[in-house]
This record gives sequence, structure tokens and C-alpha cells, in this order.
Amino acid sequence: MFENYNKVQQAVLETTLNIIIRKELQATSMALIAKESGVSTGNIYHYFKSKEDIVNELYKAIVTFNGEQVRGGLLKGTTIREKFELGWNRVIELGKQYPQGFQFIEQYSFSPYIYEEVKLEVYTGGWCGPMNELYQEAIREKLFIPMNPKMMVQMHYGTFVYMLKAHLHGIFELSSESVSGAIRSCWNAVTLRDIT
Amino acid sequence: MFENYNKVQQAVLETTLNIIIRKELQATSMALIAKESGVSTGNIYHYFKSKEDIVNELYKAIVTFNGEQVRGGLLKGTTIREKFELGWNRVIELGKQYPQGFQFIEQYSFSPYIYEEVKLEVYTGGWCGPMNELYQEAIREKLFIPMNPKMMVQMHYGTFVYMLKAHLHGIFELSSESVSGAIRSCWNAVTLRDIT
Amino acid sequence: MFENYNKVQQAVLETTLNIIIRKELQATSMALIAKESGVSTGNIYHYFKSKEDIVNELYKAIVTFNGEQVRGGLLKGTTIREKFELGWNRVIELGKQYPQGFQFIEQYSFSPYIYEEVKLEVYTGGWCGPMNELYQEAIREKLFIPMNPKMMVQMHYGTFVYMLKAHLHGIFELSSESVSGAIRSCWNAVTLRDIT
Amino acid sequence: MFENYNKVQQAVLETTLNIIIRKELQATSMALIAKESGVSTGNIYHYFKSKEDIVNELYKAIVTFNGEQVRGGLLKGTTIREKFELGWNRVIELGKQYPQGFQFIEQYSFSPYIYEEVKLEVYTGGWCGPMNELYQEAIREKLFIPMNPKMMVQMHYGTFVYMLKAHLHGIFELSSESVSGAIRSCWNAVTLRDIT
DNA sequence: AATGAATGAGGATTCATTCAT
DNA sequence: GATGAATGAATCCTCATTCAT
Repeated sequence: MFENYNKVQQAVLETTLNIIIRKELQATSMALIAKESGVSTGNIYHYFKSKEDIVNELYKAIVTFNGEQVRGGLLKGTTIREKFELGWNRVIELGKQYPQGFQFIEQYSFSPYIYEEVKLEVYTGGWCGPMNELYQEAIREKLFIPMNPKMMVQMHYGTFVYMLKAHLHGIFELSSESVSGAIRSCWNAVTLRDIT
Repeated sequence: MFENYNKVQQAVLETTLNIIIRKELQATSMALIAKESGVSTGNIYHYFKSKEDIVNELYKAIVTFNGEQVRGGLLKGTTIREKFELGWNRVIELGKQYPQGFQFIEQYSFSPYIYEEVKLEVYTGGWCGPMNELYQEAIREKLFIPMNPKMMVQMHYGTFVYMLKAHLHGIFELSSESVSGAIRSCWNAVTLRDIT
Repeated sequence: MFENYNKVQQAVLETTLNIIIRKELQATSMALIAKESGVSTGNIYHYFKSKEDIVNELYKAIVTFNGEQVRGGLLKGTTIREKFELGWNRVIELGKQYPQGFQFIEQYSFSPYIYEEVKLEVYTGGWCGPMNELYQEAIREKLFIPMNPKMMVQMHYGTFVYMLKAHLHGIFELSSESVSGAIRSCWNAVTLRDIT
Repeated sequence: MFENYNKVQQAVLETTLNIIIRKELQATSMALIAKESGVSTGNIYHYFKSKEDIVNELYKAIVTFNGEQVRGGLLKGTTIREKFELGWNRVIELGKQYPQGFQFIEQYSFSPYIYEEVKLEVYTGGWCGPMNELYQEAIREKLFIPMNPKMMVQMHYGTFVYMLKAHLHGIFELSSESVSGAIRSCWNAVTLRDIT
């Protein structure tokens, strides 16, 4: 998840993510990060400007990683339908595989602690871009209903996010059938009925 | 939003919400709450056990309020379709009218700072209950596809939450047409096609 | 010396002066001030904005006190000569009686740590004002040579400051004869010879 | 000013002086000295034992330099009066030409940060020695009043220091006339009247 | 000689909370 | 009930110094 960073930075970012999810940002002290990451406080400040900087870097790193993963999934498909399924499947997979990263983004995407510019990268540099394009193409091909593609993508993302959330809260299990059911339902929600 | 509380408690809860959204939980000090609410720190402790208590009370109050509002909307409808539309419309309305409350719940629904028991009330005492029942009924009547109704509700809730989020982030505008379009699309996503 | 402050502020200012002279500003930590003054760190910040604020307040307080003392001395005299002698005597007395205050002003009058506005008060609100007027009057009465009175006052102040400095460094003793000799010598330095 | 030191030491001393005057000793970190001098921290420690060592070396260097300059000035004169004028002129010249060095000595001559032994060098190895001798000679020749020569030198030095201080604080300008006026006035202050 | 990453004690300051009034 | 002065532990961060390279 943090391949673009050096050893020290990786240790700090990983540890920080772990503590924030476990204990809240409030309780995530530099002393604790230092202790758990094995990097001295002084040296943390050699690689990061401030605590805020660490958290923002973390946000950016996760968003970037997620973006790459989803984009990678999308590209493996050939038809629009395949791409649709592979893309959203990756979103779910990511959430299940990296629940901490997923929760972190969820919790802090509205936080004033994350710089506005960093937040906007989700919509630009993240996975939204390729997904938006896919939806646009589907509309052009009269496969999807003529709605704002960005909005449709957001709506579907919300669908999967909340499935994951409820799953992580223990409200219900997330079997692969329910996931493919959900994906199918999303597909149905936006395809032109008579065309099918 | 805080009708069940006395004047002092209301002032404290309102102020706290305001500061948390504006500045993060981290930066929400008791001194600041005291100053902005006009209630002395000593007196705040007369009405609340601790800072944690305030924030959890706030969470509970907003969830309860939202629940009442959505339930109120639902009950006005007669047919399942009407209830469906009125209910989700209220969700959107609430988010637009009380963006701070909406953002607060979004940010802190995963936070370890909120007691697990309080968080679970969303699913039980909140608006989810009546909505779950509505979906269950729709399935029984062969109107909706046979899926876990709780999951369907979560999915749709996610849909609207992310429309609101993107709207609040300034990604796109939320016209009443796009809202009703989204509601219709959700309806289509889960209704049995041949029945329509 | 700190009559215009409350008990807590007095304790803090006195302690700070003491430590700064004994140990340097660098080594004057808030923890030490708290310990030696018997005021908790938290409470110090209730009465002072910052460490810088304490030190600047200290500077201001000493300068004001010195000003009042010297002005008080001046006024007791009737003739110019008497005022001259009483005034400068007070300067020396102050330095001997409050060596810490004297050293502090000496050391920090050039320091960037003291706000420029606070520093300028020495020349305006301090004892310089009345002294300048005295010299001006003496020039008008053809008693003193026609020189910039402000400069003359500074020169004489420097004379006494360096006597005190050397005295405090243990270079020589400061007997009352040597002081009156010095004052006489200053008087001779600026009086018109033939007039005497 | 630092001719007796090698390139690296010169860079460090110059930079340190500059920062101390600009920012206070407190804010003069080794990291900043390293950055501004272009010498790495590690290498600074190759040439200096500690930060304290740098500052004390700086003090010593400036005092020595000033001493040489003033002594050099003195020697150019032949009569006592000439030596007197040339010597004090050099003091003023030095202050105007090297204001940072002048301010540094002024600020730190009382500081516990400077080792007592280093401070005493001002009075022995500095310019005071030759000046003291000059005054002693003048007394012997019945030119000056019979006062402690060391004290007289200190007094006069204070006179010029405070002229410079007020000048550097922007209280008044220091024209060459006012300087020679001040020197003359000092001369008059200590010469036996009837002798002139 | 020279570098700058690494250390961790110590710095100023803030904070939740208490309690005398 | 209400106030806000007082507490001191805990916070983020800096700093002089060391040491492997």
C-alpha cells in the first residue's frame, strides 16, 4: 500500500493508520506512533513536517492505491458489462482486504483535518476518473439511462460503501453472491429496461 | 434538533456540533465549547459527565432526530411506492437542511469515540427500522427482488449519502429532478422487472 | 517593583527575573518558573499569553518602575544642579538596590525577544522624558553647552550604567564618593566653563 | 573579524553572529547555523566542541578584534590628547562599522552563557588595557583629575556605547561633529580645569 | 574531512477536569 | 445552579549531539 515511500515512512504510515482506526485521531499521539513504529519522534519529523502531514500523506497514499487497484481491475474487462462488474468487485475486494484503509477514507473524507486539495484528488486522480468514463461510454451507447454519469458513479459507490460498512459493523455477512447480486442490481438500476 | 434537552444542554450540543464540523474533534476543547456556548466549563460538567459524554449524546440526539423525521415522512404515504419515495426524500432533505448533523454522523459512525451501543441505535431505534419493514413488505408482496432487506436498505442509504456527499463537496448540484431520478433508479434496481 | 500586578502575576514575574539573570533566557523554562513561583504551568497561561509575554511584561514593569523612581528623585530637587544630582543618584541607587532588574534591562534592551514598541517606551514613558527636559532647561539657561539634550542624557546614562556594570563585575567598588565624583565630572563635562 | 580561523570556522562564526542578532540565542539552533553557513552539523562538531563553545569563541573573537582595532588607533597618536581622540573615535567607528559585533558584546557581556574567564578578557586582553594606561599617564602628568583610571575609562566607554545604542535604536543620528563634541565633552569632564 | 539520518530528552503549550466561592 | 481559577499530565515538536557512512 505504501510502495512509493521509504522504509521509515512506510513504518510511520502503517502504524499511524493502525492507531487511528484503533483509537481515534485524538488518541493518536506522536509518542505512540514513534513507539509502535520503532521510529524515534525526532526522526519522524525528519520525514514528515507534522502530524497533520502524516495523516494527509496517509490519506493521499490510500486514495492513490485504491485508484490504481480499481483502474487495474477495470482494464481487465473487455465489454462495458465486464468492466462494470470487475471494477465494482475490486471496490468491494479492497474494502474487505484493507478494511483499515477503507474505514480511514470513510471517516476522514469530510474531516477538516484533511486538506481540501488532497480530498479533491479522490475525484480526479483516484478511481473515479476511469469509472466516470465507463459510465459516459455506456450512456453514449444507449446502454445506460441519460443521467449525470458522475452522479451515477457516486451513487453506486455509496451503495457498495454502505454494504461494506454494514458488513464491518456486523449487520450482515458479505457473501460473493450478495455482492454479485448488488452489482447486478446496480446495473439494472441504470440500464434502459427495454434494451436488455 | 435538540428539543428533548434543556436550554443549557441545547446550547452545549449545538455549539459542540458546530465546532466539531468546523474544526475536528481534536480541536474541540471544552474551553472553546464553553466560550462559544456561553456556558461556563464548570456548568457544562454539571450537565454532562465528560467531553466523551457530550459527543455521544450529540450522536444519539442527531440519530434520534433523523429517525423521527424519516419515519414521519414514511407514514404520510399510503402505497409502498409512495412510502419509498417520501422516505428517501426525507433522507435527502435532512442532509440538505442539516448538513452539519449529516456530516457528523457520517464521520463518526465508525469512530471508536462513539460507544458501540450508541452506534447500534442507528440500526434499531433510528429510521432503519421502519425502512427495513417497508422493504420486507415489498418483498413479501413480490414487488422487490428476494434479497436481504437490511442490505437493500443500506445500499440505498449509501446511494443517497454519496449523492449528498458529492453535492456538499461541490462535485455537482442536487436538483429535485436528479433526486427523484435517483429515487426512481433505486426503485428500478430492486423491483422485479416483469411486474412493472 | 510589581505593585500593579496581582499575586500570581507578581510571583511569576519575580521568579522569571530571578531565573533569567541566574541562568539565561534559554534555560528559563516554563516548568522551572512554575516550580519556583509555586504557580502551575496551566495557571501561568491563565495570566500570560506566552513565555514571550511574561518576559516582555517583565521588561515593561521594570522600565516603568525605574522611570517612576528616577522621576520621583528629580522632583525633590529645586535648582537644576540639585535635580541633576538627585536624578543620577537615583539611577545609581536603583542599579545597586535592584541589580537583577538593572542587568535584565541592560541585557535585553537590544534583544529581538523584546517587542520594539515595548523597548521604545524607555525613551518615552521612562525616566528619559523628565531628564531630557531638565537638560533642555539647562541649555536654555546657558548653563549647559548647546548640544542635543537627548544625546547628552544618553551619554550620561551610559556613564553610570558602565560604572554599575564594572562594579557588578567586581572591577572596582562603588563608594558614595566615587559616585558623587562621577556625577560632578558629568556636570563639568557639559557646563559652560566660564559660567561656573 | 575572524582572520585567525579557518574557512569553516569563519563561516560558522559569522553565521552564528548573524542569527543571534537577528533571532536571539534561544532561536539559534545548530540546524539553522548548519543550513545558513553551509556546513553540516556533523562538521560543525568537528571544529567546535558545542554550541556554547561557538558562542564563547565568537565573544572572544569579537573582543579580541575590537581590542586590536582600538589599540591600533591609539598607537597612531603622539600626544595624550591625540591618543584620547583617536582611541575613542575607533570605538565609535567599530560600533558603526560592525553593529552586530557591537550589539552582541553589549547583550552578552552579562550573560551567564559566556564563561566568566572569557568575559574578563575584555578588561585585560581587550582595548581596556592600553586605554587604562593612557588615563594613568594623564593623571600622572596632572592632566586628568585624580580618579580611579579604570573607572574613568568605563565611564567614558559607557558614554560612547550609549550614543551608539541610541543611534542604532534610531533615537538620533551620529554625525562626526556630534561624535567629536562628545569626545571633547569627555575630555573636559576629566581634565583639571585651570590647567587647560 | 564531511555528511545528514537518527536519537530521545526536554521545550512550550493545551486540555479535561475539579473545586472553592 | 453557576462561575472560572487552578491543576498537572499529556500534547506536539525542537534541539544539541552522535555516529555510521
